[in-house]
Amino acid sequence: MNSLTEENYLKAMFTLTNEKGEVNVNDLSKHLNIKMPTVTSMMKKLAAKELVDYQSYKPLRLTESGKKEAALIIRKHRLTEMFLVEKMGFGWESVHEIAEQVEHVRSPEFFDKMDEILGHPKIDPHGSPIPDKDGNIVWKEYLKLSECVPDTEVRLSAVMNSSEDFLRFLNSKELHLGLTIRIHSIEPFDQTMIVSYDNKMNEVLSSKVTERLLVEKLMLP
Amino acid sequence: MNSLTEENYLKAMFTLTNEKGEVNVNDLSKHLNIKMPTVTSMMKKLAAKELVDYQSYKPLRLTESGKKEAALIIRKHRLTEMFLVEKMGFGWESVHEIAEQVEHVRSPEFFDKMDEILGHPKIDPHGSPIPDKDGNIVWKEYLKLSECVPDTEVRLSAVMNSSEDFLRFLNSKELHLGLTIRIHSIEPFDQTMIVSYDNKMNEVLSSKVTERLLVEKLMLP
DNA sequence: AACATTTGTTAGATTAATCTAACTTTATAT
DNA sequence: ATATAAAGTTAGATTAATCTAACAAATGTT
Ligand SMILES: [Mn+2]
Ligand SMILES: [Mn+2]
Ligand SMILES: [Mn+2]
Ligand SMILES: [Mn+2]
Repeated sequence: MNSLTEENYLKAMFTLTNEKGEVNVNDLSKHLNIKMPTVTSMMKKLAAKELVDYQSYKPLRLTESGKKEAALIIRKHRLTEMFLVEKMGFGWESVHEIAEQVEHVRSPEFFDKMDEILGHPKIDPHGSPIPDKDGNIVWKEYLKLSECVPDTEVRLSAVMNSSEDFLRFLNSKELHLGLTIRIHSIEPFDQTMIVSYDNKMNEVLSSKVTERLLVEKLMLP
Repeated sequence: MNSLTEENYLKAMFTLTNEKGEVNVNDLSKHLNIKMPTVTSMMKKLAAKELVDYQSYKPLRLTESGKKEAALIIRKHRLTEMFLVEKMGFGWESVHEIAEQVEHVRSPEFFDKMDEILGHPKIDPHGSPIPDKDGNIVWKEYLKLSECVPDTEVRLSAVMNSSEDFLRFLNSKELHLGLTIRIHSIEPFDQTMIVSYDNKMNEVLSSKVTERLLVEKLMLP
């Protein structure tokens, strides 16, 4: 059995690998707020458990078994977030911290029950995919809103960063998942975007924001 | 802030004190499955935090502040058990282990939400009182079924032991909280009781069982 | 009272997870 | 190519939580 600490390392490795192709000791150190020597020694420990491939000075890699462990923790995290939002009435901005703790509960039945009550959801409240019980994830191809061109319509499908501040900002702009966004123009100087959605006409979104919103192109009729 | 480990000691002290009037190092050691020297050193640590009054060779005592901390953890435990049973469909026999873990989640909002969704319940699925947000508990005066006399009726109000095995046994006998039980006779040799309830006529309950069932006398009309 | 048992403490070791300081390797910039 | 900076490792210390062994105090039994 892996400790809570080990679980957090595995999860961080999984996430960082998917964000930037590979993980290094330094990335993990920054992400987890833990000094590099500590990370190195944990990597050796996880290597001994065959959850990580570790070679000095080389990028870190999860083994297949490590990937699966990580995905299953992420499954618990995301099911929890979904349960908190859908069944307990929390806002999407406040569930991450709670899920960060609940994800370590050891009780398959607990998470199976959530899954069942939620009707086996495929995505979490932030649009991220929920791994299945074997740890498999279906990755959807999304675009960043910042990569889209004027005079197109897109559907807001996921957010890239689920920090409380960012999500509160989105709330204040009434930007929520599922929304159809029409792109009017992009300021060449700073990539600020003018968009419309719902009853919001000509809203201005900075690149800080458009780079964190994941969208799908809509077929125009 | 107290660690998960410290929280478990506080909770155990609170429970054992209420069960047998006082707690000793030895009781805690057995209850928590931790050797006595470890308990002694933890008591010194909790004494330094003013959660415990510790004097060598004397019975252990929680300070007021220690009692409150303990009661608040028990509040989280019991709200969790109630939520699992009432809102997630678990049986009362399977919630204790999960609650044992969830009780350590640090998020007042999480437990406030449970409390609200449950409508501010006063008792948990095993009939134990749920402390309020200030850590106050309303103790009800119950009798053990074993203390009752023939030809009376009682209401089953709580169980004294919530081990999975015992609760499964009660399930198999269709003994659940709220039930009205009529006592027919008691075998003088071994205190075995003959009782009726629901559509069960003349069920035999051993003293092992009747000592673990808490009841209220019913006024006969 | 004397002896035995149970309970509790002290001392010292162990393991997990962390740190700092010093050193080494790899990458980057002139 | 050399120097500088960044990334990574090693060694050794620290803290929390646990243990065993040895000893001491309190309790119980003849
Ligand atoms: Mn999250
Ligand atoms: Mn976590
Ligand atoms: Mn319980
Ligand atoms: Mn616990």
